[in-house]
Amino acid sequence: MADAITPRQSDYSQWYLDVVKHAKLADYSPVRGCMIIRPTGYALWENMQRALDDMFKETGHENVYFPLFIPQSFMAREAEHVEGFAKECAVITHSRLKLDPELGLIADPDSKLDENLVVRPTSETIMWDTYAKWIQSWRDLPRKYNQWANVVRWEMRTRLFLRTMEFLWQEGHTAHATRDEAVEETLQMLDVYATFAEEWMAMPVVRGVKTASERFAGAVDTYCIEALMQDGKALQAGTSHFLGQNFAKAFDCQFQNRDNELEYVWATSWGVSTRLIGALIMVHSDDQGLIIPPRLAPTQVVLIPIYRSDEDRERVLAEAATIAAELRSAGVRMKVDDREGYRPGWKFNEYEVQGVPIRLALGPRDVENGTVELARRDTREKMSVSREGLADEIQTLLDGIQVGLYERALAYREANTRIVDDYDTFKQVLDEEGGFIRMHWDGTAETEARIKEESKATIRCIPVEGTWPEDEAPGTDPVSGAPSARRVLYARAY
RNA sequence: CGGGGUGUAGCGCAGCCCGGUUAGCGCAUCUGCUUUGGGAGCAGAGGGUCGCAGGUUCGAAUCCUGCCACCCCGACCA
Repeated sequence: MADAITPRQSDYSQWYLDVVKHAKLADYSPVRGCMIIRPTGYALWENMQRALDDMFKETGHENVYFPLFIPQSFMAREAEHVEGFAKECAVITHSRLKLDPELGLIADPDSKLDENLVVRPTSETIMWDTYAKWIQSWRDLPRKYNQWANVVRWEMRTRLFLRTMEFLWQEGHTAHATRDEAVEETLQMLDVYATFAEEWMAMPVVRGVKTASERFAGAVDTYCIEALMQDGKALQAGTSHFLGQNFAKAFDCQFQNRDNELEYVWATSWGVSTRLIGALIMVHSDDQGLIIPPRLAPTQVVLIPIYRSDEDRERVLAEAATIAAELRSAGVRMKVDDREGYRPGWKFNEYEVQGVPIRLALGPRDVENGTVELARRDTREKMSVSREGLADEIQTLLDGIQVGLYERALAYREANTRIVDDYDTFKQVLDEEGGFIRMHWDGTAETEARIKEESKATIRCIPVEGTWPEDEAPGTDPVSGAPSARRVLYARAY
């Protein structure tokens, strides 16, 4: 028996790290806080990218690529932006190394840059500097660009996928002629993210807007999708910002409108990152390892041949190839694991840990009977099914698993979302069960800060209209006793 | 940056307190044979600057000094 995965109940964060490690998603790197994404993890990211990229294209966006390096002075242009990011920027000061007889290899003092470069923590500044050149007239608008890139934020404390110093993401940066159009874009992209989370990741999310203190540095409004993890903590899974004219003003990006007036351009930015992989793990997986929703699974079905004699081997592998061809032509991502040197039991375990949704086992007995053994990862049920109509059955089952995972996660979230009306219960719920708490808030940063200080819970968001209509009625903030316009969503978060 | 802890084979650890020949164990790896319907068994093999640098000593993984790295808790975290 190889080393086991720590059960969720005994140590959730160790469980998470064990799943990442055992499922071979990622590894630690020689550099603190950075990670190596392994083939399985990267294939998962590629599937996410593909689905998201299609949705971006469908909503009229084009991909671009801007440089990794940003002139340091750009960071200073937007006051709030620099304040938010200054503490976590990697700065490039030299361009050469030099072998010093005493000190060894050092940055060559003679190669000091005239102006430092910052490794992008996000690209608003460099993009808006360029947009200012591209946009002169209302005819140049809108510009709806996205880029797939890596960014660096010098975090103090990191965790694989959830917070790493370098991570992969996409960042959309759009430019609009009117405020309304930019706000509409912001909300549209929030919607795209929510749809992706729910339909592809099978992860229910709450859409909402951040309070002023949780807002993106430089934004007018930050919208987000918030998901609930199995340990009762919330995770921000994506953000969409309405930037107003802040960056346009900072980079002097004006256009002439139809009335022949000079006006600043309206902006949005929005992003999701490899953090989504962390969310995916924490929402669905169990003590046996990873569970991947079928729509995102790099391998949806794995077939494991079983045989003793060479003669059996030939028959079983021939049948396996036929099944594989059938399933592939039906559009199923299918793999036959015919590796020698690993026993079937070992392979069963391997794919269970790696979260492949459906496992088939095919032995001489099955070939004889025209059957195949089918095991589903989500419920761990095993059954013998007929070869007849297998492709149809598997497609139906994959769809069923996708829906089932969503429903399971939604049921968990609903069971762990509570309406609370007094502060003692609030703290008690957080300590004992966690989860989302819907409670009144007086709208002040003081109360928000006090609650954060005392309970470590933050306002995850003010949910968008219609999320919980009954929460939109006025009431009283139980902490300050002041009037409240509506309930907001609290939780402890990652 | 504050508090605590750990550095010994790819991974996980024992040995250190109380110095003493070729530094052990489990997993993993390699070879052979037997196996193969839920993480195989037996036999054999390979793999080590004991974090780094000094010091004490006839002799240091073990004692002393300094340094470094990593982990956990806190601070921090669009």
